[in-house]
Amino acid sequence: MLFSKLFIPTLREAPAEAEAISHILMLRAGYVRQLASGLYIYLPLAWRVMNRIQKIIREEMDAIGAQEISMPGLHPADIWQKTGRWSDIGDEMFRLKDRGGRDMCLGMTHEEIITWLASMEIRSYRQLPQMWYQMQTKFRDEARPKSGVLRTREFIMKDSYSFDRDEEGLAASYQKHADAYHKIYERCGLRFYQVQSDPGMMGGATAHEFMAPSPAGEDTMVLCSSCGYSANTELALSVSPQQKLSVGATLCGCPGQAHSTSVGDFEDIPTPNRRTVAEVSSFLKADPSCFIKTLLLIGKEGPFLALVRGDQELHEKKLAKVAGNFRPAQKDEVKDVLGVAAGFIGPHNSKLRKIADFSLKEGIFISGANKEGFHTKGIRPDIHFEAEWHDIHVAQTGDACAKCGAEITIEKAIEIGNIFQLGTKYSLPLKAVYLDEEGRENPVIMGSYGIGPARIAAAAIEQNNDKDGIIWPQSIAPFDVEIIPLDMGDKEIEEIAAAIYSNLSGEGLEVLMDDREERPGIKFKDADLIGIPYQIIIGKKGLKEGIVELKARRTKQAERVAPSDVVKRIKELHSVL
RNA sequence: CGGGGCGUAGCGCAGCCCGGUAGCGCGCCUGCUUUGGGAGCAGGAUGCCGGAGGUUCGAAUCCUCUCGCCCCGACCA
Repeated sequence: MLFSKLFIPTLREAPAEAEAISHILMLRAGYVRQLASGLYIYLPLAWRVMNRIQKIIREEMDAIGAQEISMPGLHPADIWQKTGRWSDIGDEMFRLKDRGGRDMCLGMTHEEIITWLASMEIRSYRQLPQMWYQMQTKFRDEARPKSGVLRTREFIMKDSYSFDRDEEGLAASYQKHADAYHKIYERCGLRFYQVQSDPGMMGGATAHEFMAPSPAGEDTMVLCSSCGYSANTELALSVSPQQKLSVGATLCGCPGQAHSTSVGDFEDIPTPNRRTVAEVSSFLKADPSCFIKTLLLIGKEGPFLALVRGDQELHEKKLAKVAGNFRPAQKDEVKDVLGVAAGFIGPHNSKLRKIADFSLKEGIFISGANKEGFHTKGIRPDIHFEAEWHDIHVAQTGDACAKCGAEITIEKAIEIGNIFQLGTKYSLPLKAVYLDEEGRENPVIMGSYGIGPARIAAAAIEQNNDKDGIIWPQSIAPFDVEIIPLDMGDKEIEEIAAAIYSNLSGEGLEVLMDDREERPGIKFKDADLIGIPYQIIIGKKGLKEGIVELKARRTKQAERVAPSDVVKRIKELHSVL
């Protein structure tokens, strides 16, 4: 393909609205343009990348026996009403009415539609299992679209659905998808992890996400390099390190400290105007891990206390699983319920229900005295307060793995795929049932599996770039090779460029030739920006010595190769990958 | 939805505080010279200063409202 005939509007400077690296580079290198918040136009280069990614996905889906179909993006409301999601989902669903006044919505996902199809067509166990997938546009009225193509309001998704007669079948379909996803991401050249995730509103018990580590990611994952435990922080368990004793730690007096018995005594100490853990901690010269952070929350059955250690953050989702839905108490509610201002509340001498993090089970602590201007030291669990013990903190760096005890690492990541075991959440309300050998009616057991091709592209850029631009993994680059003839007026250069171009194309490679009448500097800069893995540079200097240069975009290393050997050499490099 | 920031030429920005005929760099057009990492010289074009209303003799600048975009948080089936 000729550069001069392709629309590649590169930008010398990054548009002000872009922040994420992938966003900046996609704009600068002429891959995308923004129509409105969360809505992007994919220009020729980006669309080629998307097509390559989708091709890889299709090949791997087909390989596990999934069948491609296509469902509408516009849905009637009544199916969504049957599963309850019409009302469960809020503003994130685009809703509209057709001319007849019927409620409709733009599909955010297709569980309802595919289950409707299964309910109409599947009768017998003989028809199971089935795996159906599609590449379809999804619409979600995101509260905050961000980071370019990473979080948009309209996006293409490969979504597949499995239908099995029982849980064993589901487990097999689920595993097939997990395996296929591994192959897809490997082929796309991404670094990634499979982590446990929260099924959330999707329903079902088991779910995993595929995560591409990147600082631009919105998710945080917990990884244990020792036992392999990996989970999204939205549910990851961890064990906080032991209480830290420093100079001032004598005040909380952990067991084992020489002077702990005397100074660890239960006693109120004045802490005027110090409310937060940070304030009291520096005032008393005691490590934050010596404190109990006491939070007043209002649950369905009234107010209760949540206790985490001073160096921890409360994990609201974990707590909600134990305590049901709750909300934080307002300032005046704290006064009303406890008779003291927030900042001075503690778990001892309080009759409220208490849910405490495991880390507070051992040690001696400082907490609010339930008395304005005072904190209490020497608080011992089970002696000075009783609580229900759970893991209700957010896992953080320095914590130990809940499975094996090794130190965990915490990493930001882009969610590039997810898989859910749905069970009967959709088949029951939509009556997708089959008859077994005995003629009994059973609900179909379902799974749901998604991949966002645009996120794969963005993650690939986030993981592969340098100061000059994108460095595409070979498999998903818009082209395999870019030919850069430095002087389009020169006959010899043009002829050799044309010959190499046709030979490479003849080998089935996708080739971009920068045939523009531009200065060398501009061609080099654009080539690096666009990020095609190999550049063949043809200039007078080299030809005088009988060579052209073959440069790898990633390393910037140039090999001097005879024009007649270039095609062979490129093929060698390709076969390695 | 809460907090913050920004809308001035195609892109990046200055001007706004302190009102007085809108500027810089890059890009674009023409010509000549150049041609291995975003060329040089000369000439040229380009603005509803996001929109509406108000204050004023006069508004990019001050006030009110509104729309859009970005960032942090909440949310994210």
